[in-house]
Amino acid sequence: MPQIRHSRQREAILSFLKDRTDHPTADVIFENVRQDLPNISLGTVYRNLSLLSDRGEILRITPGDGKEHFDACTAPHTHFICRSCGALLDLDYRMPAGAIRSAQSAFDGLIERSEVHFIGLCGDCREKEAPAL
Amino acid sequence: MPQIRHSRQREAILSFLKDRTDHPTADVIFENVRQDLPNISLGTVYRNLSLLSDRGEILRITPGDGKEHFDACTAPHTHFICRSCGALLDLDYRMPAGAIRSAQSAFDGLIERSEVHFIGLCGDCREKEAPAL
DNA sequence: ATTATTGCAAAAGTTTTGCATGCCG
DNA sequence: CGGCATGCAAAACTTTTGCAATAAT
Repeated sequence: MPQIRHSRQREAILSFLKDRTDHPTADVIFENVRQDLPNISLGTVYRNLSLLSDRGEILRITPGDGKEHFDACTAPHTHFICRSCGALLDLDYRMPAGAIRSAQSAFDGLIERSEVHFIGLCGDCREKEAPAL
Repeated sequence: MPQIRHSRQREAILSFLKDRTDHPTADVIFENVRQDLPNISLGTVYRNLSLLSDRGEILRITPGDGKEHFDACTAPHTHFICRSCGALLDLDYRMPAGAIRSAQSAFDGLIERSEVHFIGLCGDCREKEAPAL
């Protein structure tokens, strides 16, 4: 693993991500960070997001919309995906240790972690679909 | 929703998928089905996989390797992703109803379903990494 | 006959990469 | 200085789409 040097670009990316809870994509991050660092390139954003997630400083989320999303909150939690508007929300649900143990017991590999996605309708879309509820 | 007609291509795709448990990608499916139907095109494979998953006949899996995988087994189960070799395996773990209820109770949206991924080392890679175990 | 489905190829969209330059330590 | 990081642009890859032709009901 190569040595890590400080860079204004990486710092800006990480700090932008830490201010948000909506798990932006690389190109949303690019458009925003660009306002402080007009010369930053999309390639740099991608390289830094990979580097940060390889080092465990951020999380890479794959909600299945064809784009990767990023999350600066690395504490264990769960993501909710709205099937109507695509919103990506945090839920503080954590998979119980017993569940992992029970899955592990019937499996010869090694389960190191789990990722849970809940899918459904976010609060807003739920109201739109069933206003009477 | 338009009417559905029979097609040899769709039948071949679905039947190929039903014979496998390794959740192939569109292009693996293409290369295999091609041996029976040499003129089938990749676009047709994609169109049919979308159609079948929209109708709930197959599952679309997004393990985070940049490709979509497909699974003809639609019964509730869980997927395991090997972080070393990328293998995608079935686990028969099912999220307990109580877990979903508890996540739902603290959330104003509507949770309709969940997707659980376990991540770690498959049996083979586990041995390679820790042969003494 | 009607229209869903196909094959082909082009296009779209996201992510990666090569290379010369710049910047950090 | 040494070598990590950047900007730029091209390339790689997966997936989608337009269109005329084909095939199912």
